Amino acid sequence: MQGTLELPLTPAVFFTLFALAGGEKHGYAIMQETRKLSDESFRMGPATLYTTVQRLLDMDLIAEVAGAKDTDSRRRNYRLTKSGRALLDAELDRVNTLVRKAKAIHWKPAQVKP
Amino acid sequence: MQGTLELPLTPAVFFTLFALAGGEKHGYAIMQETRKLSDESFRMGPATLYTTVQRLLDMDLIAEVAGAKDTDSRRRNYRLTKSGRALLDAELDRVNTLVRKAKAIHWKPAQVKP
DNA sequence: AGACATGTATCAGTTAGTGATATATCTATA
DNA sequence: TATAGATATATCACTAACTGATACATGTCT
Repeated sequence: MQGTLELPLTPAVFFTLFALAGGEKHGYAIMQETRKLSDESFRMGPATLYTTVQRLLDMDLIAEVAGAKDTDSRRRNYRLTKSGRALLDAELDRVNTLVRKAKAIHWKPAQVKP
Repeated sequence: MQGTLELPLTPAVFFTLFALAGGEKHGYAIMQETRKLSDESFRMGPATLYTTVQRLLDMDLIAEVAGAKDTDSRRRNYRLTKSGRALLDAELDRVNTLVRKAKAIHWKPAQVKP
């Protein structure tokens, strides 16, 4: 293990953890799930994905699933660790709080001119 | 004007727009409001703040308030533009959707081991 | 006047993400 | 069984954005 992550999480880290929250996946499936979760708006290329995965492994936020009896020998499957799950929860909490604060703002349309 | 921003917004951009949603502010006040809005967890230094402000000005997402009759002559006051407001709304929508999706996930605690 | 907070500005350095490309393996089908 | 195309992982050189540090001017308080 090395280093820790602070909130807010970067999009690549957030979506990687988020994708794995639904169950263990291999790298390529994380990419696809991320696209789907973001309604096609956030697309991770291989470079971002695999460097992010490596970083999350180093920090014990995700772990490789050992006995992954898969048809495709290339696949390396990953899952959230307990601390990865906790970090994702914290981030979701954080943004949820922000959304609630935003809804509470008394917008001042008069001030917004052009 | 030059360039546009895509979602997700970076934290610095998001909080700057968010801080101004509550009413026009000068740079230093944006810093303070950002700390408050993030419950002290996100702190922008001057370098991040002023480069972000300059970038948002260039993109017409915020604008300087001209006749800002202020006691402190150093202060430059900023407000959201219409497109800045629209961008903030879009980002809030985006994260709100993610939070809702997260709540809908069927967590699988058995899979989360160490 | 002096001390300290407020406010703006900029530099050099770091980190994370990106586009492009490479390469291997699997699947379908002709 | 060849071969086309999708799947899957990996890495390089480059860029954008953020950061810590520092500088310096202006304001307020006593």
